[in-house]
Amino acid sequence: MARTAGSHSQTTGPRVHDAALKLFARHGFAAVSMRQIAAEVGVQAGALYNYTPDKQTLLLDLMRGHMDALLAERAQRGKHGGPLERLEEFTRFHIRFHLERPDAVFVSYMELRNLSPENFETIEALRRRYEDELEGILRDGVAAGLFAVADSKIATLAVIAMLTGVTTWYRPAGRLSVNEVETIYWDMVRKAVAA
Amino acid sequence: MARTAGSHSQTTGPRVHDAALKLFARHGFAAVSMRQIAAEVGVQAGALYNYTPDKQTLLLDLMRGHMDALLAERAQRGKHGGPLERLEEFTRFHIRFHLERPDAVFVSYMELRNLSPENFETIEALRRRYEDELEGILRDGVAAGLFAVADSKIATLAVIAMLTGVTTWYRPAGRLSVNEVETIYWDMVRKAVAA
DNA sequence: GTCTATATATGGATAGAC
DNA sequence: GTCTATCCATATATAGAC
Repeated sequence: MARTAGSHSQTTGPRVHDAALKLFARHGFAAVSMRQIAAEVGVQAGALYNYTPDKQTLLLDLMRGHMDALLAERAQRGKHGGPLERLEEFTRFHIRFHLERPDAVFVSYMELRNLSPENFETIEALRRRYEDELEGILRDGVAAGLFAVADSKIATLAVIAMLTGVTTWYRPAGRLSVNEVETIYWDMVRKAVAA
Repeated sequence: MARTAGSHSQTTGPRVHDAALKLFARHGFAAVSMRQIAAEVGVQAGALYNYTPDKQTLLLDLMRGHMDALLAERAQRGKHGGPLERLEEFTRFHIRFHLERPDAVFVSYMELRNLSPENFETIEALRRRYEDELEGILRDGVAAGLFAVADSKIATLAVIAMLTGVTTWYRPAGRLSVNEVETIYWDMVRKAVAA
């Protein structure tokens, strides 16, 4: 059975990424030293530079990996059904995807200002592509008379902000399953954009 | 005319706070040095320690100042009207208050993990007091049959996340006035919790 | 109250041995 | 590929002169 790189790979490269993601999420990019990352991996600091040219590139790789995974999963999903069905699917997907990788979400939203200007633009472009899919759903729904929003771009950002906020309070050990949380948020999203 | 401390005070103490708030918002607490703050104020680094015992306390003071101002303004507002009127007033207040102080909002939401555990609890307690007011409005509305939310606590956090998200995209030079933005968000909030 | 100077620690990154 | 050792820059915070 072939082994692909992933969270539990035993090779050093992915372990560097995993350790950096965990520590950046907990303490912030600027507050984490390369020595701390190395200690988490179980190597000395110098060894990290076999896997990244510098700390900035390590951050970029983490954020780009997250955005690539997000867009790749969206691309696999069918675009079947009317606006209402597509909006529900998007809502449930967004919550589930984000709750499954809290560290990557945290880093991707909090560390944008620690990207170099060039790297920032790279990530922003990916984020806009994701937002554009939701905006397209809302526009289609408005055109079909199913939805009513004053401004599709603002509604897009409002919905995404509401949904992403789930990551600030959800704990797997809590009283609600992910599916129950999805249903609660879907009820609010559905009504918020309803005609 | 008496002069009170504020954003444009000419005394060093408030200028240290203003400079720190601006730089922490732009670059992050951990990425900003005391020397940078001092340069922004126009003094040498050592002089800052006449106004704060250390960098951590400076962060706490900024965040506590923001939360105190938020709660003080809420306390001044009348609690008149039914749940629908109170929800609209809360929604419009939240957007306006947050858009008026983008740096303080940014720091207060992004730098929680850079607070010491003890200071974190101080700020969290203030934040919960603010959330509790909105939750009370939603509960009252549900009891009156005006609102329908599956879980008042989750609805509270969802609404606040949606509203606070406005700070990530709003620019004063843009096409919409604050009042127009308030109206757009109020339309979505009203529908999201409607019975 | 602000300055200069400094104690002390830690940061990112690199060189060269193994 | 990882180690040890180190370069060099910068960090927080303090001491004492003015």
